[in-house]
Amino acid sequence: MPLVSNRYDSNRFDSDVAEEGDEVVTIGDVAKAAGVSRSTASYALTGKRSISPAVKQRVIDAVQELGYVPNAGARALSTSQTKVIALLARFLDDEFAPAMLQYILGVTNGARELGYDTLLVSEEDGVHALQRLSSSRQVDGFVLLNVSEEDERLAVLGKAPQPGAMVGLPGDPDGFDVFDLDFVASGRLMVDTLHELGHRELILVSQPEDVVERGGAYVWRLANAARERAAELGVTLHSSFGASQQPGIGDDLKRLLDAHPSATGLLLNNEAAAAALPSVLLARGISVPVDLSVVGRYSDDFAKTFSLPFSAIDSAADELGRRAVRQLVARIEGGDEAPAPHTVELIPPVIHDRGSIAAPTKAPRG
Amino acid sequence: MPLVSNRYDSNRFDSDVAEEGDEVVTIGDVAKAAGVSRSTASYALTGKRSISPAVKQRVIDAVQELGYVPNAGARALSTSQTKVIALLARFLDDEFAPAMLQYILGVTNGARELGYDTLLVSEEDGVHALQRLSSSRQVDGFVLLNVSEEDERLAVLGKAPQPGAMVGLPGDPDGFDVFDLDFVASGRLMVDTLHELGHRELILVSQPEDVVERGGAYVWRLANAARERAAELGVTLHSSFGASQQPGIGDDLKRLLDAHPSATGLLLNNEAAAAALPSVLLARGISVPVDLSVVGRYSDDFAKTFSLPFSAIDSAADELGRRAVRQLVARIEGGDEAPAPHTVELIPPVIHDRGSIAAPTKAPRG
DNA sequence: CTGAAAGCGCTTACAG
DNA sequence: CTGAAAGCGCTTACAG
Repeated sequence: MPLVSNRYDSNRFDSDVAEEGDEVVTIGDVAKAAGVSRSTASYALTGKRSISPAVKQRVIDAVQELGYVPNAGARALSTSQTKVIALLARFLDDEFAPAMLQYILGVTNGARELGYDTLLVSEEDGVHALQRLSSSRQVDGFVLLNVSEEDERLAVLGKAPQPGAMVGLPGDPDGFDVFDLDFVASGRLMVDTLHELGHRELILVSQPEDVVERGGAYVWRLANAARERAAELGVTLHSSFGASQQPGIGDDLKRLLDAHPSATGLLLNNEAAAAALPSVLLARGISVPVDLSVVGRYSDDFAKTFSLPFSAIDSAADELGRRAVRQLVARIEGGDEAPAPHTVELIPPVIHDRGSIAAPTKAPRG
Repeated sequence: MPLVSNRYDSNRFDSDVAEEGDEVVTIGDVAKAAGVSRSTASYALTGKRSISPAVKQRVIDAVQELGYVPNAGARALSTSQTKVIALLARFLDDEFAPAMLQYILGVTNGARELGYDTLLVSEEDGVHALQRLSSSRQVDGFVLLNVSEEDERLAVLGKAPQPGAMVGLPGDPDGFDVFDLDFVASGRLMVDTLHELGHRELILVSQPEDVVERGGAYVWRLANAARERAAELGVTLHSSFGASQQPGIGDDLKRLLDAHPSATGLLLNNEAAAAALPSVLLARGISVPVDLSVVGRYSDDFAKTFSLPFSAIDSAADELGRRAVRQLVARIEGGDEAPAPHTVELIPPVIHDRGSIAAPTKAPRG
């Protein structure tokens, strides 16, 4: 069954007739139809002045009938508010791209719920994009994703008239609203959890070293915290980096498992490692949690999509994106008054149990 | 080392001083600095009228010095062009979300290269979003992703004054610019390729049945084409649907392999199946391509991320997104003249060889 | 080759 | 409670 097609044969000989949907209806038309002035129509719709019920109803009826929707550009020009935020994403070669989608959806959905649309910016040069969008007044604020230790975008953001919120803890968060998973607590939690069950030798697989060098501080924040905690508890921790893709990461895992045959616990701060692990375990004949306990750190959606059978700290991507955008909007709409002090919110880690953690068995695996 | 922080202690007692970056510089300021009228400044910048070199240079210098960037809302209001397109994505439970990211990036990057920004719309009600953005004149055009057989968004798009392009072939593409992988040719190619090598019994695993019922026509387009081709060639084809997530899809694969022990080729039109297959093969002790030839259909990026060792037809997500946006922009900027006839471009399938296809061995597996 | 003015479609002080 | 008018910052016919 054919859908509606947009041919206008009937108009062929009457080029003055506007095409369907092309009649631009303005607030002037609404005012005329309602028999009031444009300002009254405007006030009736924005509610910024009390309007008599009768008049207000006439305006609303006119809007319905004419299908009036305010012109976004005109409104932006006169109010200096675009109701659009920019989402500056970064897709780096050495990171696991699919994980980014959850942050993005958290932001776009969160923004929409608050009446904002989201401009997705994926261009390489984030600094340039920020400058362009800020000075053209194209957006009311910015959400920065994948913020690194010394993120060049922050200096620009600090000078911009629009506020910004970010996901990812920079070296100096002063003056910004920051949201991130508490990676220090996460490292501790991983070690604590396994230690309590009796594990005494663990392997930690982090993201690739390039991620750290590029400023992905969360990698070493988790790793250092895990190492310190392990030292306190007298637990041996083999800390290492792993590739961000197969087959590299698969080889890394095999090598690590072979190198430390007496390790009974595996900690993963590396999505690719989690995705690769099932095959590796199968190949090595290692069963979880009997031979090896595993605890990861990735989003629940990620786990669901790939049905990763490992207990993991939820990276709370959707939640972080949502919180960032909420704070941003609060700041946009609050003007200079509302959320005065900038916040740094580190979400406490929560392990989502998928049955991959248990007390170690005495017999060594392999 | 601390980054630049945005404290303004020096301004504390002088609240009238604008904060850095808050001085709004308009074209009037540029004109004044260059000693010309605002219209001349405008013409010098847009190039829509010839301006004497000397004057033009003065204007350009003034722009540089003052850091002038046109106000997007004002420009949109006077030109009726926003330089923004809307990208209507859809994330359905029964589809493989990570695969969507490639389409999205193809569109945003493609748009940016042409001078457009992209509004990412992920809200459930695509029809409503389309209406809202169209009638508020917030965007110049639409790119629809994940278009289904009878997509309700098309009727709305057909009446909108802005043009639209889509990725995904609808039942009636009349009046729209459509881009998609040629799934019919893909089904044929899969069968042909294996048949030529001597395979006579194949298994096809498609996306879940819900995807088809919801209007994901590409599923049956590929499946039907494969079936017909197989019939022509005298090849046995076991066509089936598979879950879109593990562990369901893993179980499906095991069941199918067990049910058809003499099948020597496996065709996958299901990303989750491809991701799950390595573990299943390992568990069953099946080696590729010795015991089984495998050919899939998914994006190269997807294959790279998960290092899937299977030859596959590239779904060309990035390419499709880019083409859609290019055509859209051509239509936006061409007005009523340029690309008059609407196009339906089906990209011919290309198998990216990863060594998982070979002539079948005589001995049955398992 | 350039300038003064109108207009895009809103909102919002200013008057009544 | 309502209206006439100014203004947001651009672009672009209209005059010269």
